[in-house]
Amino acid sequence: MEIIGGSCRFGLWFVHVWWNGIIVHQVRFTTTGISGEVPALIRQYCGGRNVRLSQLDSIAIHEDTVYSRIYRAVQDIPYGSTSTYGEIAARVRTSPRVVGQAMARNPTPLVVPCHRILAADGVGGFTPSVDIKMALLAMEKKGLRRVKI
DNA sequence: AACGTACACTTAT
DNA sequence: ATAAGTGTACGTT
Repeated sequence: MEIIGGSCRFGLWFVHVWWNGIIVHQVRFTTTGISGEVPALIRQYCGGRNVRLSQLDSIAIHEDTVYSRIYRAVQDIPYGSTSTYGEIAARVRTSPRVVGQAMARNPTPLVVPCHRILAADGVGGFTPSVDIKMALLAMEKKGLRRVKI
C-alpha cells in the first residue's frame, strides 16, 4: 500500500504524518504544512480531544530491539499522565540515557507519546522544540479537565 | 571493521 | 562539579 503524507495544525506548528492507511511511518513537527490527509485520530487529538493515539499502529513498535521495547512501554502511558526516563528505563531494563536516545529518534511522536516522558528534575527535551512538548502536556491537562466536568 | 564521539538521563562521588 | 554507565547512530580512520 502506498505511503501518503499530509499535515494538520497544532498551534503554530504543522504535524506532518506519513502513513499508508494502516500504519504510521513518520510523524514530524514542521513550520510549513503540505496538503494531504492525516489519520482522523491525529486530527482529533490536535483539536484537543482526549483520544488514545496509541491505538494507531507505528512502524517503530514491531522490532525486537531495545528501542522498540521502549516505544511499546511509552505507548502504555495514558493521555494526560506522564512518566520519566528513569521509570521507562526500569521497566525495559535499560538505562535512562538510552530511553532519551530512543525518544530523540522516535520516528512517530504522538503515536508513541514521547512528550509524556519527563526528566527526573525538569521537563527534559523535545525535537524540534521543547515548547511543543509543553503545549502538548498543557493541552492534555485541559482535555482531562474537560472530561471531568 | 574498528574506534571515537555525541546524545531529549540518572545516580553517586 | 564531574564521572560512570547505557545502546545506538554516525563520522572518521
